Amino acid sequence: MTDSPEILSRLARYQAAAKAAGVKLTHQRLEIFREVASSLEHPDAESVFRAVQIRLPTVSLDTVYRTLWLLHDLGLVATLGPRRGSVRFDANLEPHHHYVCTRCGLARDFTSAELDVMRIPDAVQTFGSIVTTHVEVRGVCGGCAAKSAAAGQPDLPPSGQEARRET
Amino acid sequence: MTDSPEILSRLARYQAAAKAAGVKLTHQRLEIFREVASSLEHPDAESVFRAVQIRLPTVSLDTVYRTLWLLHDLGLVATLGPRRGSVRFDANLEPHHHYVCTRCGLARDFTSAELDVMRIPDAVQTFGSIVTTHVEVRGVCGGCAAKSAAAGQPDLPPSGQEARRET
DNA sequence: CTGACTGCAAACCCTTTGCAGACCG
DNA sequence: CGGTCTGCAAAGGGTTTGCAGTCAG
Repeated sequence: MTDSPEILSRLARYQAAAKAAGVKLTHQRLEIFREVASSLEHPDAESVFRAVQIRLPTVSLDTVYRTLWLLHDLGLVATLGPRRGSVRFDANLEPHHHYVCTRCGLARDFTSAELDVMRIPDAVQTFGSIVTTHVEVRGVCGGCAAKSAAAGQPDLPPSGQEARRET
Repeated sequence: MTDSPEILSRLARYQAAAKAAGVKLTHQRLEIFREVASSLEHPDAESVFRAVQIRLPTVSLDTVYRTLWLLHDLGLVATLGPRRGSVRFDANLEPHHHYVCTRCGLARDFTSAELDVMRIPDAVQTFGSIVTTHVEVRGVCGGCAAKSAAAGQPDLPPSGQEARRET
């Protein structure tokens, strides 16, 4: 997962923007940029941290947070999820949609010309301005399904008061 | 924001399901049920807590959390957002879509027959099973727009390293 | 060289859990 | 009355911040 035209162009964009904004290109930032630019998943800070740690063992989680928000402030990545708690960062700024696993949180992009042009009811504009629109598909990913099959019972609505925690 | 046919029917459903599951209908639970059933927003635990506190000043935030997850475990509410951190609960189980304000987090439902039947690319199934599909529209709500107008500069990509935190 | 940046550690949420007393059924 | 449920308080996990030393430019 090192290079590809798209990833390289993202990386170049990050560096150019950082330079333009007058922020320093430290080793830590360069590695974090690379990691974010090359990730297909939408990693949270912890994931980026673990990945960067391999090449830069002394990097700290704080720096990863600071750098991710730096990219966000520069408009180079978008965020998924709610405003607080475990935010995930999305390096893909093109129109696209998301598949999310409700078990493990895996998130993948997909595109669809048909969905890109969907019409939003006029009534929505009474809520406020519309900036972005995307489809979110939820389900259980292949990996989790395999684990369920391996383990005991597989799925669905509980009735007692156990087994929660999987949004 | 007290009664309406739909809200009353939800409330009745919650009570019936709770009774069927053999859980006790305490004052706290009844108030929390009512609050969740009647909210148009998709409240997080804190919001439900504040609302319930008005009628039941001694209620604790823990109980709100426990009761919300109880409703979730009974299949009576869905959750929005990622699996950890500030989860929001959605009392509307019908197919619908969401408008979310990126400033304040306001979330509103909307429906659209057209969007309900959108076709998801086959490729998505390679990620895993598909359980739900909905559209998420993001923007800035009327209230926040008004505040911005009242204050100084209104919107968009920052360039320094300030002004973050608004996913 | 010098200001910006990093790592460390402590501070801060929000959420969950353990426990003893209170209440529903 | 008995088991469930609540409120309290403390623990837990993720994120942010203050500070002094370090490094890019």
